[in-house]
Parts: sequence; C-alpha cells; structure tokens
Amino acid sequence: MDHQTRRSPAPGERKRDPERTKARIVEAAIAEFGAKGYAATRISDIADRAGVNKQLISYYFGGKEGLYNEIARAWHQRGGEMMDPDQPLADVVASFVMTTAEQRAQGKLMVWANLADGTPESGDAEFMRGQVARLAERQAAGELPPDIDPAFLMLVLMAAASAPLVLPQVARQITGEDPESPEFARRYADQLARVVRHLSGGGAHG
Amino acid sequence: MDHQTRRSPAPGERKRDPERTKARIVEAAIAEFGAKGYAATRISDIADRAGVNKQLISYYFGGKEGLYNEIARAWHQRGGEMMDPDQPLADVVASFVMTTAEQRAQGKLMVWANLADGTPESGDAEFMRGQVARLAERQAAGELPPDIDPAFLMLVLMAAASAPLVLPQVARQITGEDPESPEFARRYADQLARVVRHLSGGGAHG
DNA sequence: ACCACTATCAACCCATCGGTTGATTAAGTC
DNA sequence: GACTTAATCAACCGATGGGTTGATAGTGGT
Repeated sequence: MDHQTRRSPAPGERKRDPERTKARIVEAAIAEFGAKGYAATRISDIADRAGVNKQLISYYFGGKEGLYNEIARAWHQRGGEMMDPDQPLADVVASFVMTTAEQRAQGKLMVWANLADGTPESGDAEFMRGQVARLAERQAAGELPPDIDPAFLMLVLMAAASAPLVLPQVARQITGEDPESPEFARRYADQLARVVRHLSGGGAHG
Repeated sequence: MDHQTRRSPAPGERKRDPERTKARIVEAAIAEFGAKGYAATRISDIADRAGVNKQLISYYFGGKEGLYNEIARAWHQRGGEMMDPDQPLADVVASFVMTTAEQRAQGKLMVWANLADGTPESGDAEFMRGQVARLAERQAAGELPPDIDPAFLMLVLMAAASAPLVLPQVARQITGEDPESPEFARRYADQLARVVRHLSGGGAHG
C-alpha cells in the first residue's frame, strides 16, 4: 500500500516548491483517474495521494477538469515518439505492449476517454494516419497480406495490444494469471508478436 | 433524438404495469450506464429516458447499485450462448463482432466493468475456459499454429473483436469512418475474419 | 359500491463533492 | 530585518444527486 509515500519534504528539502507540488499532483491524478475514471475520481483523493491540500488543485490547474485536460494534453503531446518504422512489425507491437504495461494508469486513462461518450477527441489523428501509412508501406513491401486494409489492421493491433489494460478481468479468467504483472506483459507481448509474425510471414518464423 | 420515446402508455394500454416499467428501466439503464459508465450516470437520467419516476428505481431494484447489479447478473447469466464450435474460427469471430455492434451499450458496460478497479469480477470464468478449450481443439486439429498459447490467442481475439466498442475515437481517426455504423461493423468483421483466416490457413483462404 | 393493495409520483432530505475565501507562513528582496 | 509576494492550508459554501416519505390513483376482489 505505499504508492510513493513521501509527503512532508525530507529534512533538507525545500518546504515550498511549486514544481514538486505540481508534479506530485499530476502523478497522483494519473493514478486516480486511471484507476477509477474521471467521474468516479474525487479530487480529495488526488490531493491525499499527493500529500497536499486539495485547494492546490484549483490553484495550479483550475480545478478537476483543468487538471484532467492538462494531463490529456501532455499525453497527447508526448504521444508520438514510439513506433520505429525500421523494426519488424512484430517487434513494434511487442514493445507497444511493454510500454502500456509500464504505464498502466496512463493507458487506462486513454481508454476511459475513448469509452466515454462526449469526451473531446483525445488522440492525434495525424499521428494515427502516419502509422497507417507505414503499415501500408510494409504491405507494399510484401510484409503483410494484400487482402487486408492497413487501417483496419492498425485498429486490430492497437486493440489487441491494449488487451491486458482493457480487459484485465477477462485476461485473468482466461489465463489464470495476473494481467498486471510484468511477467504477464512479457508473455503477452511475446505471444502477440508471434501472431503478427504469422501474419507477416504466412506462417514462417524469423 | 428518439430512443424509444414511448412514455405515457398508448391509449388502450394498461396504466400500471410493473413488468413493463421494470423492463423500461432496465433498458434505459443499459443505455445510460453503457454510454457514460456507472459513476457518471445519473439515476434521474435513467428515469427520464424510461419515462418514469426516479423513485421507482429504488422501489424495484433497491437503488442505483441494485439496478446495476441486476443488469450485470442478467448479462452474465445469458452470456454463454454464442460461439458455435462447429463453425470456422473466422466466422465465429466475425459474428461476435456483429453481436457487439448490435448491442453496443451492453458491450460497453462490460468493458467499463473490466476497466474499473474494484468492480466485482463480472465475467464467467467457466465459460471463458470452455472457449479456450475449444481453441485448443482447433489447434490440435491443425487449424491454428502450434506455437501460440490458445489462452492468449483468445484474449487477443476478444480484444480485437471489441475494438469498435472500446476505441471508437481511435477507430474514427484511423479509418475516417463512423465506428458505430452497421457498415463499419460489417467491414470490420470481414477484415478481422481475414486476419484470423491468415492465422488458420497460413495465408490460404477458404 | 367498497375495500385492500400495489404502482406511481412530487416533494423533501441530507451526504458528498468541487470549489472558494481568508488566514498563515515560507522565500525572496532591498 | 522589514516588506512583498507566492505557496499552502483549514474552514466554509452551494450545488448536485441518491435516497426517502407521504400522498394519490389504478386495479382486482367481494
């Protein structure tokens, strides 16, 4: 039960430090929003987890909604760095799985946003299209079967990659293992990579 | 904007009809819970949509939580009927996609439940295992590659099949089409079936 | 016609929650 | 070291929303 329990600055640290405070709030908010979703999250819970007075959320971010938007914006901004076009697709997908596993709360946050009706479009359409274009290149290069629309394949892969995030209960029931554990992530990444390889190579490994 | 707008019983209908009322409430609740998730749903919205006084939700179901549990229970109970083991896997998956497309709210409800920390396990583990066992049979019969764990493949397929439900915004950004439309469901089902066929036949169709 | 009972509703109640206010104290500045 | 400004907090406020209460009106039985 100790998610970074480090309130009341260690002796020698600054007593007042807006950057540190803001960072703590953001971190706590990601955890809370990710775990429960926007509506179910109490700003007092965020404040408690951050070890800080709840008023500071208004002070620094303009309230619950402002804080949420800030997080979404940051995520959205820094989102476009993964996915190296030079790696084999199987590896790209596997590393995507590992990334989401390391930042479960962040990933779940994105899914919450997708799921809720009436949330402002949160992803980056430009980025998505770019990824699809790369899939199309792979297809043209013969790395993928020609009868599959790259856009839809992209969707399939994204959904599949986020399975341990999105369907943890189903995952547990199916496999009997803990979908939040790092080992699970590794195994799942490996298995998904195999699936992709079967697609790429028509059954051949390598 | 008319989602079954039929309050105030048509002339000739019974004025009081507990079954009808309960059914309306359940139907409205599925829609509301599915759209916004449990926490963000207002019981007054459910009542309004059902064309009924909000107190009846307490009267018949013991409040918001009772209503939710009732729905989850019913879903869980009637869940295990799909998935014919005699069809080819590609067709099974495709029809699963179509089913979720027809009952978006129901499906989203299940995903909400999966996503939220601290929701009681909602799926039927027994059923899941059964499905995995069938996948294993298919694998033994040579219909699936031997180097993939059937349990994980099951998870991949379920996640992929629910992509239009779970990631509608991503779907829209990637494809430029409306992921809620029936045409989209058809196309997606078709494409996913192709992917599965590539897995099954190592690239061969039929 | 009367009665008992159940379904339904409008109005109210109160806990919760996000936000605000005003005071307090640490950090710079000259 | 006085003074200013920024950071932090405890206490309060208003709105929202789930639940409850008490009254009313269909409905079926006699």
